[in-house]
Amino acid sequence: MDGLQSSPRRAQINQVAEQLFSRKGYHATTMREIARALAIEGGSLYSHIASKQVLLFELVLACAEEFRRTAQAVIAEGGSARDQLRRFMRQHVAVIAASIDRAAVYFHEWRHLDTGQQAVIRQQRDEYDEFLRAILRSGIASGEFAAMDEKLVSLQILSQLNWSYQWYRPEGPLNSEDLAEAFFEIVMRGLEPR
Amino acid sequence: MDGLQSSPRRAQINQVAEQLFSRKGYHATTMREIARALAIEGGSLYSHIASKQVLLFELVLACAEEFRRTAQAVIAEGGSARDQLRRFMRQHVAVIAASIDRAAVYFHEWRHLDTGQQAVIRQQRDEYDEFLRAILRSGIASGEFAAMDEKLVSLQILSQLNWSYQWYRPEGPLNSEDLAEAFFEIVMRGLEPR
DNA sequence: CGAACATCCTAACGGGCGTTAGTTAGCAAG
DNA sequence: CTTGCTAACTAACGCCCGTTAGGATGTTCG
Repeated sequence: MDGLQSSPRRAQINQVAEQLFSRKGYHATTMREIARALAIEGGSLYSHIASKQVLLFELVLACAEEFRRTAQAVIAEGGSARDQLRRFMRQHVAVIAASIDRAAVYFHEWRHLDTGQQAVIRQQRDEYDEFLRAILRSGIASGEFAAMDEKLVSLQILSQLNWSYQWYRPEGPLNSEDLAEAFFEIVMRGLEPR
Repeated sequence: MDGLQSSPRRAQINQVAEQLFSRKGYHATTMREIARALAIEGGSLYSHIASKQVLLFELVLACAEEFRRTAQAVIAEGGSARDQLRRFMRQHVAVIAASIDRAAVYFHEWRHLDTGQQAVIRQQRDEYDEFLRAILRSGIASGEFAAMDEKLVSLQILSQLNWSYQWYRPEGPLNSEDLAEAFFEIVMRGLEPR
């Protein structure tokens, strides 16, 4: 929740909004509900936020930046393509696991942003995707991964990582590192040259 | 769209609702919008449907039944576990590809159903998941697949299949059979015993 | 102490929604 | 021609929403 925590009350608003947006959807969540969860009145929220829409945008943006930050760190740290892929997947699952609600808002509620805001998010997503593709390409070039359609494989990997917010629960029996590792194993077996 | 097409107008309503629910979300779609897309008035929709909620429920249910029907056919047809898995994945992608909008509503908008309706859908989903798990188990038993946590692997497979509605476009360069085949190849390589 | 500021309350604005009930118009059948 | 039915229109109900502007309250600082 970096960069969003300008005050304790603002942090609370973000937290509650994230939960409610995730569970009920952006449009089905009212400002009065968010306020009620904080034991204040709906009109009071506007002391802290510009609008409902801006609130959503900032939540989505914060998550996008978290994904980017972690991917950048993976790339910056270098290592073999296999290692980078493992770390990339680990980080990805970790971001989701840190807050399932945030992930849900990021993956789905962003669609309710206006056109300009959506374009910003789309660009961030594309940049993030490009990190993975770069890893796959370098693995192919180094011979660590079999030749493949790296665009499609990156979509496949991201698909399984992204959808996990729908069923994975960090408080369950499986910790996020083991989950990522399990995913990585199968993916890696599929990618290894033969 | 089986079982839902009681009249031409009803079919149109379903089609438009599906599109709008998919693109804007259930709550952000108004009955007046659905009506407007059909060049009638909002109040007129109630000659054909009981309520907005029931409309959503029936759309989601129709898709759930389509998934189930195709999975049942795969199992009924038998064959090796490998073949069944391939066909299962093919059918899954085919159902999504048949209507991305329907898939989006099924995978996400179902959350806006009431508690009782959700329970119905959840049960259908669980039954569907069980089809895949049964295939994986039989593959393990027959030695076609390596031993594994079949629950987790089924979630992994379903994750990549399910998320595809977010990026796959049937009118694009890749047809749904080739997509399913590409997914199957990597999955299978990961599942094969070593 | 008084002023400034932050935060909250509150009433209300302007607008909108899902749905209902009564009416109307067109069509088909007797 | 008359009657019955279907499907649409329409006005309105009952309720709700995001947001604003003015006021009230508590805290901090000079």
